[in-house]
Amino acid sequence: MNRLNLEDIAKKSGVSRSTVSRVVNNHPNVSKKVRDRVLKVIDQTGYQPHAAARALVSNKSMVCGLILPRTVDSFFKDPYFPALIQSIAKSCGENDYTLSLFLIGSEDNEDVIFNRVTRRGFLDGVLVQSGNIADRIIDKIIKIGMPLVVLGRPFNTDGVNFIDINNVEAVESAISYLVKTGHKRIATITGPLVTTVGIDRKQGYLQGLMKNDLPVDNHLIYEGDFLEKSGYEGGLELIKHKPDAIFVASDRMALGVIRAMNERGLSVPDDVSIIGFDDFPVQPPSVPFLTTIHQPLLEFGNKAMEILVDAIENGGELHQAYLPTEFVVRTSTKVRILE
Amino acid sequence: MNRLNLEDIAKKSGVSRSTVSRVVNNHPNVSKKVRDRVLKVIDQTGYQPHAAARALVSNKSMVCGLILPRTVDSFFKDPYFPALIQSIAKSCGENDYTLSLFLIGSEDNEDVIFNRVTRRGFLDGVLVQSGNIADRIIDKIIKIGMPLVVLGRPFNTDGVNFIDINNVEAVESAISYLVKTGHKRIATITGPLVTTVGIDRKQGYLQGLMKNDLPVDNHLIYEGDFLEKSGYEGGLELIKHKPDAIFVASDRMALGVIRAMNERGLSVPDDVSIIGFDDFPVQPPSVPFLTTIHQPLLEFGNKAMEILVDAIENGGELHQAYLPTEFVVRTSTKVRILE
DNA sequence: CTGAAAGCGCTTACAG
DNA sequence: CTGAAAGCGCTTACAG
Repeated sequence: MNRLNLEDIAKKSGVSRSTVSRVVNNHPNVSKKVRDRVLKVIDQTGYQPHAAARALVSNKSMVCGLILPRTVDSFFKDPYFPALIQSIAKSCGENDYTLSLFLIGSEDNEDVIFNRVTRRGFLDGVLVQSGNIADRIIDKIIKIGMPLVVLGRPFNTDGVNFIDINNVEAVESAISYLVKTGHKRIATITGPLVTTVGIDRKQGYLQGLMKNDLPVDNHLIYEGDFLEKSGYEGGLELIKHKPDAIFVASDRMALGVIRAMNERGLSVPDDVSIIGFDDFPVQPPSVPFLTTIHQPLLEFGNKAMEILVDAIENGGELHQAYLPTEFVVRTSTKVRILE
Repeated sequence: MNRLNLEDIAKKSGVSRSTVSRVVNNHPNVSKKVRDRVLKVIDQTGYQPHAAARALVSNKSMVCGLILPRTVDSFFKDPYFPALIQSIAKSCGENDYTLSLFLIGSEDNEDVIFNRVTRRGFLDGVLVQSGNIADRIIDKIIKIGMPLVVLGRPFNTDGVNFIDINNVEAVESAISYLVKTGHKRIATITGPLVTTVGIDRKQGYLQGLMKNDLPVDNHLIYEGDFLEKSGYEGGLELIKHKPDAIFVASDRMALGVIRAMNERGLSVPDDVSIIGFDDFPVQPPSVPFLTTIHQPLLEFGNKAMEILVDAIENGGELHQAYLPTEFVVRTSTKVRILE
């Protein structure tokens, strides 16, 4: 591996270490003549500054962490995570940061990860996926004052940067759409209610019903876990109560619902309309095609990194942002009666 | 954030910096009495060594990189990647390394990533997913002498550590199984033939036919890209030539084949037996359940890190390992005639 | 077993 | 615009 240091480049260029450093860092106070000479040597030798030395003296590692709590089980079953990782990795790179990944597997693991993440001189800041209510890592990171952006609304939002999508509003609109297109008995399969995203989408469902003067019927509410299987099970359960539409809190579960309907000889959308949530381009195409709520993933990653970089570089004021989603009508819903 | 350094701990403990360093690094030459005293101070203050300072002087960052080439498109459509990441992240942590993730999106991007990855003092070693034949990053990393393990056989195996699964052998056995259970016209949907994994699984198919004295018919070979859609398209194409079995180089594509068969009113396995490859627990359950070749993902991650750590810490001799897979018979294949 | 000192490779006031 | 020098926080021979 490359063994040259600043001193070597300085000698080869006939200038001092300081000057080479200025050239490397694009400092303005260097004459064009000297700059060009040094640049040439750097180019010829393939010199690269030593990352650790730089980090030590400048107190910046240019690395940020992405922490995914308690997700080992669902991590590779849920397309959200690869999609999120891709989005964050891209924005990270575009901001000249490198991304380190931390998957929290178990509760014990949380302390190990916390200690690793908060090592001095290691990470400039972290993004933490909002997890379930039992995760304490967010509070601990806030406590030590590390630059942080939470992905998804955390349980305690006091003084913490976060970015989320407009879950409540999006679902409320979807319910209103169902009502407007003639649905009367609207059921839901929620996400896990130990997560804010699960809670918020359910809240949107409830608000949607209330806004449209529909009663809440607990038989029409089933708690799932975002994965296909729980959608399938929820579908089997809910059809006992004859809904004419189901809002399902993830596309993955919506696919499970459709599978359940098929098995029971019910038609989607003729018997039951289905609305999903996510619209990641990962699902195998289902027939019918899912009406769903589109998450703006790239924007999500970009915005998250923007906030984090601001927090790292400028101290940054508090950012709590909600990104808009988009309602996408496909063939898993049907217009029954127009108002 | 925590601002104490070694000197501070030394003062608080009434010893020298050297001694504190020895305690922190578990060096044997410290009396129990002193060690306990220092440990107590460290515990009370929550002192953590500065990662960059340590990396600078010890020339070890305890970070390793995972590079996924040219996969941005398929990255979050192919369950292989999250599964791989999870496996590697786990092994990384168990070896006290932190994982940095690099997704190569485009050809230009490759140079940027290469420069970032090879910065001195940044990564102790890298794992690179074997990509397609156009990727030059593996050769470049070898050239600069950075500790490296390629995940999946690379095109040029000279003097490069890699780990793979026994693709050729596994597929050959699967084909033999099909022959033994009475199949005569065995088709295949391959992976992309610009990748070694695509090539190897096709090679296994060809060897399987030859070993069983079956002719090779090019109409029975379709090149896919591992994703569902290409399986669907390949299925539609292949059934024109009336195969009684199809070996499909990924489960994802196998699902597409089943979708195609269903659409054409053909039964799996009554009309056509299907064998997939991967057996990651990510697929939505399909009916019939896929007969497939199981990849030992956790072992894969463990073995990869074991080789990398050896390369980093001991210079390590050349490791080129093939892990065994497991053939799992489910209901997408049917015994037609026993020999 | 312990400490003083050198040095890892850089950046950044400071002086000119 | 340029250079000499100090210092970031560690580890590790070296001497005792």
